[in-house]
Amino acid sequence: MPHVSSSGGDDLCSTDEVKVFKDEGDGEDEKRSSENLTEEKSSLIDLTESEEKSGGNYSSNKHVSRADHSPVFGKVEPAPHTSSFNMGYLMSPYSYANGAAGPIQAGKMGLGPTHPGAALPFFCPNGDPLSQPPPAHMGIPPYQLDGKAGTMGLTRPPMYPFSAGQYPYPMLSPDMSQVAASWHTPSMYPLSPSAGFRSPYPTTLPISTSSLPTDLYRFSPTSLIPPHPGLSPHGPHLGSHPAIVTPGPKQELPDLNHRYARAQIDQKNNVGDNKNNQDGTNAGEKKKPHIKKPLNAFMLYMKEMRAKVVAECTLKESAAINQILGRRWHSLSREEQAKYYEKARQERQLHMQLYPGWSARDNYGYGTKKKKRKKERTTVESGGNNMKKCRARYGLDQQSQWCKPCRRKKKCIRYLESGDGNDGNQSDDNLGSCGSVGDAHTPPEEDGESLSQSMSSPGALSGLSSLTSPGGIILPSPSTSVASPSVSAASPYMLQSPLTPHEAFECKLPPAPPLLHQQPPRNPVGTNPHDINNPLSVNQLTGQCVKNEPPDGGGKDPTRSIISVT
DNA sequence: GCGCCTTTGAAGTGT
DNA sequence: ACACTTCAAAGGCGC
Repeated sequence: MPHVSSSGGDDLCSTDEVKVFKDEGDGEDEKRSSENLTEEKSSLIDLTESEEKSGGNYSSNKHVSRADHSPVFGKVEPAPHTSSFNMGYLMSPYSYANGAAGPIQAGKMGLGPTHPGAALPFFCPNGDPLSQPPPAHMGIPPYQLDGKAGTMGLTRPPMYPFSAGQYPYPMLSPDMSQVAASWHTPSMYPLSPSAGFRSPYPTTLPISTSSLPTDLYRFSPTSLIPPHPGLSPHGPHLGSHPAIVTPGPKQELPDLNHRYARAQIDQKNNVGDNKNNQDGTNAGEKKKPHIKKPLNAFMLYMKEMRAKVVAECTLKESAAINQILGRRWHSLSREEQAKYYEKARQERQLHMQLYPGWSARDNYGYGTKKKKRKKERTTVESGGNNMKKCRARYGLDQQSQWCKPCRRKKKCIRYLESGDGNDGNQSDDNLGSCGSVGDAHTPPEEDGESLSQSMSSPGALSGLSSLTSPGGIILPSPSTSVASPSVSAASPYMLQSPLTPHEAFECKLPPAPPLLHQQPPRNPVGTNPHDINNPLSVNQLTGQCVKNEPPDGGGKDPTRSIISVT
């Protein structure tokens, strides 16, 4: 399918970028941008401070890695839609506080020269660093590892080597009306296993318990449910009036319905049809109906935009599409994102009302066993041999491997370190770097998950290496960014792997120049004590063996190979 | 047929 | 309080 932009978003690349710039250029935004740049930097460094500034409105999810998102909204100033913005937490955990992040793009741009090519891959679709700042509203782009990194635009490289160019800012703007309309589409929850009812609710309607008749659950979706008084005109009818919505939303409708349908399917467990249950009456005797989690803002956005993206690119793989959507999500304006947050909030609210006793925990372990390995591994890592003193670990035969103190029959530093319970890998792990470090970084599962972890600690950024795209892009050791906060190092690393020819073709975009690959990033020596490759690392300094082989070497997923940069 | 991949966010568990 | 994990959607892909 040709790269069409029926939506008017048209040029997925350039146009959108321009838009972004425009955004920033807007006086206020711009101001904030520069102001916040600094603020942002420090914010990440000192979250507490930011929180203070923001009124403590950061998400309860304190993942630092995620936290960097919060600022996005944390920055949002109660704008036109103040009313909704003032919903406080309800609005979203990231309650538009005046946090730090925010439009740092301008700032980034300013830094551009300093970091030529810095965030290039992500926000510089055209390879022009200056043209690709993260969206103004974004604040700290996700995975921008740390404040300093922020300036460097150290972003998380997608697994799928899309070039930024592929992630044009679709900008809902032209389509916002559609989007807005789509928000009026019913949100569905499988209220009744049999009916697979998805209860619609108006976006604008403040949901109160009273407003949600319990009977609601029993009726089939669209037809039987009388529109709530507060329902928007299209409310429940959207499904039947696709005309109301433009392509985007239109697509969504089926989508939502699909979800609905799926929900029903999911409820196959629910033995029958009648287990509706939110009260989980006896019908659920055999199995509790599987009540899905309410969709979060991004999920809602994805559902809505997926079709569009799919249409724009010929890509079909959800993983790839999701990457694009992730980018787009960040490119959305604050207001636009806010709308999704609002919608998500309402979803949660409704969900809560529909399933008062439901807890996300209920879904834990639903249908999968995956990730157990992780735990096992973790246990092994934390426990195991690594905890032993050198003597126990290596035995008398391998005294050469003992740490010096051990050799001198003194306190085993490795043992002590591990015993410290320090999170890091500097301890035994580190020491254990021989085995465990590698392991620690290797497991594919760890990539994503421990990503946040690694990112959370500036020094542990090496985890980023796991983010290397399949294309074998070299990721700089995050430590670099840590090391030189203000400058350098990062730029070259912002790698986004260029599109593969195939991918480029898929999205009708030219593959990004592989220039980034040409600058092997170099870590300033000794910047990250956690970095096993760091000659000055604890490992090295303590005479521990260092595992140089790519941490991922043992990884299960070849596509996530980690290339350690030394 | 099932799990992985990939994204963000919410909410859970664990320390 | 913080770190980490799971799940939500989606659909191609590999085993």
